[in-house]
This record gives sequence, structure tokens and C-alpha cells, in this order.
Amino acid sequence: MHLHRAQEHRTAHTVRPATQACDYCPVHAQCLVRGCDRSTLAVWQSMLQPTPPLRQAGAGLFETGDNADMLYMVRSGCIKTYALDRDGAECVRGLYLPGDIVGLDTLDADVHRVTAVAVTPSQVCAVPRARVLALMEDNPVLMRRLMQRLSHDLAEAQALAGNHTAEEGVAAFLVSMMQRLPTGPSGALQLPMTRRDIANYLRLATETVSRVMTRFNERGLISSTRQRILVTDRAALERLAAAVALPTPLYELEQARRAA
Amino acid sequence: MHLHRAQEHRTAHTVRPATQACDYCPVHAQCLVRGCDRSTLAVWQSMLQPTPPLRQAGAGLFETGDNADMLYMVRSGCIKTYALDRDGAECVRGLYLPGDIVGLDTLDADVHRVTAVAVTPSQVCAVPRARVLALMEDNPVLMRRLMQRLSHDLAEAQALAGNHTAEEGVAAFLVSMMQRLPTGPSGALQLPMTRRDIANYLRLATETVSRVMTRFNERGLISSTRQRILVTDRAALERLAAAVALPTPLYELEQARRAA
DNA sequence: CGGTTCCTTGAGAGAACTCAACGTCGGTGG
DNA sequence: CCACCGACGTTGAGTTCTCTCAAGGAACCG
Repeated sequence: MHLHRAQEHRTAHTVRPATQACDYCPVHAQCLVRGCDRSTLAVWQSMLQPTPPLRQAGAGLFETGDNADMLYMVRSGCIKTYALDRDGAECVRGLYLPGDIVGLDTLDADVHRVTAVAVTPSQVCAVPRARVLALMEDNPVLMRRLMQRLSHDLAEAQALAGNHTAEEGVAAFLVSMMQRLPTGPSGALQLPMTRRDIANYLRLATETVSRVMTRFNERGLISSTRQRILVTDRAALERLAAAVALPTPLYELEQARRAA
Repeated sequence: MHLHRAQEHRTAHTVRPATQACDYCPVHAQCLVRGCDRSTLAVWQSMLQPTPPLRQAGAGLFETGDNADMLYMVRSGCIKTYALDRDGAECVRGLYLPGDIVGLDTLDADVHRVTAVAVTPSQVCAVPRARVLALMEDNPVLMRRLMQRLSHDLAEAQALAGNHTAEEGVAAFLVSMMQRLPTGPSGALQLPMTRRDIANYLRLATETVSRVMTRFNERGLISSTRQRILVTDRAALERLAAAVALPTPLYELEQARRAA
């Protein structure tokens, strides 16, 4: 949280906050254009649209019905997308952390089917969808990376749907967070989202999520205080979540490819 | 069902059953290469791998751990993919109907995370993944189409996960089937899969699916006898399913694009 | 220091699951 | 041709899990 604040302040006074800071980008290692040649990088940076930081939780990125002409790379913070069911309740479709791309589920449509808002203060890089697609036509590496990411997101969405019980779902969620979030100095996770968001994402009641967390605490699997969670028995969590094998994280694929 | 049989027989005596019959393909209108020029079509056909028909339900296409080097276009029948949870129960990840592509969830990995088998006698076109990707580098239209399909599948998987109750899930499932399956002469759907498959797909018990169907019958929404289902009140089903808006079907997009 | 939001816990209601039985449909073999 | 068998679908009864409603405590903000 403090980190996000600091970044906001650093970039708040620049004209093109998202564009200028590639060198300082906390997730440049996971960017689509990592390792690309200078000219590609130059084109890429010229494509980035100035985007003010989302200064506070709840700040909107786009809404249902908006034109879907951008992709958003999350630099810091956390973005959620959601649809409203007929009772007006939020149906969280995706939770996006630094390195993730918001908007990949709308490449087949002209308008957004979901609303996207910041869960915590966040920064994103916005890039016109059409220009990304055009750039990919000349750059097979980019094309394959985007394909991989789409495929990975698809596998993850399908796997998430496979969890039957509340414990399985929460366990899978925590394992996923362990893979995607950096752990703090104490080895603890700092979850950016509230219980309510987690519950809406896993289609559970917030009370159920809370109760499962409490149970995990009592059994010694985790040690949690609100959004700060120390996982003390990762293996047990993975066993619980293993009702459905999670897809291999992308970064592991990269490492394997590098080693080969 | 009879149609499938007939097709099997027709192609059973040819050497390359999947390759030769593009002209007779029941889903050529939904193929990735529809409308492409002659040379692209020729390359495409040369890429197709001979694939014997899956003659009976349960016939395997690939298994968890197998090399993931192919994409499979469903020509006829129905394919399901599933993972096994630790109790050995099938966790159905995807149900693929004619026109769908099996394997898009594994573009980011070298081995399959799921097993794929025929739900009914089926025919597929198998094409090497690497060659599809290579072809796309020279053919932006193909690239965009595959991206759209990936994106569409992703949106659908996320939407599916958003259904809270059994009635919502079954209603959404039926609406989806109405969009994807041709209706028979009487206007009735002929579901290719069993209640068990539906239940495993929607993570429900088979009894629950059965009970919901019965309830829909009593309320006059459908008129079902086993796998033959006549939808008599589509609007009501859509209202039930509309807890989460389904993504626009791809064919509607195509029509809109053609009109424009 | 209020006021708000978030998290937790409890009690009761409701939904889905499990276990069990039975009817139906298809296929097989006598 | 018919009896049998197995798989599938439906229905019922009881249990379990999750949700809803309600209250209280903890953190955050102005």
C-alpha cells in the first residue's frame, strides 16, 4: 500500500505518467514487450496513452457499455472487473494484479461487458487495442505472448470454476495470490482486496469467506489478521486447492524457456 | 445422431477423413479459414492431420500429460474436456460443439492439463498448433479470428462462473445450447451430453440438474423428455440466466460485420 | 472523537448434496 | 422375440453446507 502511494506521488507531476517510467516499471519483467529490440520498444512507448493514476479505491477505468478500444496493463495496485446481476450485486469477473492485462476478455466485442474499477490505488498503462493487434502482425513474438496470456487466463478461469466447496475455492484463491503477489519482509501476503471482493469473485458470501479463513487459522494453515496473511502450511492449502490443478504460472514458463 | 453415423460411414473408407471433406464440412461457415483465398485454403488443408472419427462416446482425443501440439476443430458430435479431482470425480472444464476449437486453453503450455473424450460419436479436424501459429504470422485475418475466439471463450468461462444458484446455471446452460446447437424439425434441442456431464460442467449434482429441469417443466419453461428438450419460454430462461450476461455469440459479430 | 467500512461470529433458514429406490431406455444374448 | 442387464433419469428423505439476518468489535478517516 505504501509503495503504491509513493509511486503515485512520483508520477503525479509528470505529463505522461504511464509512458515515461518504463525503466522504473515494477513489472517491466512481465511486460509484453520485454526483451524486444529498441525500435519495437520505441513504437510501443509511442502507443501508450497518457493515463492518470487511479488515486483511490473505486476509481473507474471503464464501464459496461463503454467502447472497448484499449488494453490496460496493470503497473501497480489492483483492478477488478465486475458485472451487476439483477439484484444489483457485484459479480466480480476478474482480479488483476501488477503484470496482468485488463481487457483481454473483450477482444471479440466492441463494447465492454463489465465495469473495471481500482481495488486499491493503482496505475495502468493504456494502449489502443487496434495498435497492439497491428504491431503483432509484424512481431510474431508479441503475437505468441498475447496468445499465451489469453490461453492462460482461459485455463485459469476454467479451473476456478471447478472448485466445488468454499474451502477449495478460498484455498485455490490464496495459492493463486501467493503465486502472483510479492510477499512482504515477514513472508506475509498483503491482500489488496476486501473479503467482499474475494467473496464476489468466488461467488460466496463474505461471511463464508471469513469463516473459512478462521477455520484455516484454527487448523494452522495460515495466520491472518485482516488483509495481512501469513501462509504457514502452503502444502496443505495446495492439497485443498488441488481438486483442480491450477495452470502453470506464466513466469515459470519463461524461466523454463530461458533455461532451455 | 443419425447424421453423425452417416458421416462416419462416408469417411471411414478414405485415407484422410478430416482433410478431404472441407466442402462437405457441416461447420465450414464457422471455420477459421472461411472466406480465405485459395492459397491459404490450400496451405490449411495441407496442414490437417488424418484423424479417424471418434466412433463412440468415451473415445479419447488426448489425455492429461499428453503433448499439446495440436488444435482440434470439432466437425460433428460433442467433445468434453475434464480434469479429475482427488476423489476421482470428473471435473468437466469444457463442452465443445461443432465449430468449437479444443485446445485453446493450452497454448501457454507444452502438455495438456485435461483429458478430452467424445461425448457422442464425433469428428474433428486436427491441425498442428505450431503451424497454425506460423500461418497466422502471415495472415492477420486468421490471427484476429483466433484472438477473438480465445477472448470469447475467456468471457464465456468467466460468465459461467458467475452463476450462483442451480437454476441460474442450468438456465444459462440451456440458453447457451440454444445458441450453439441446431434445433430439430420440431424446434426441440437434442442435447448430446448426459445429465451427469451437465452437472459436472456446472459443478452440481446430477440430481440437482434433474430437479431443476423438472421444475422448469412444471413452470412451463421447457418441455423435456430425457435429452430432447423443447424450450417453450426462452425469454424466461434468459431472464433467469441474465444474472450474468452471456457474451455475444461470435456468429452475431460476424453478421454485424458483414452488414457494416 | 464520531462515522463509516470492514471483518468476525452466532443463530436460523434455505439450498444443494448424499444416499437410496425406482422407472425408462438401449443394447445384448439367450 | 423376449428377457435381462446396465446406464441414465427421476423422485424422495435426511443431512450438510452455505446463505441470510443480526450484532458486535476493529481499523480507518475526517
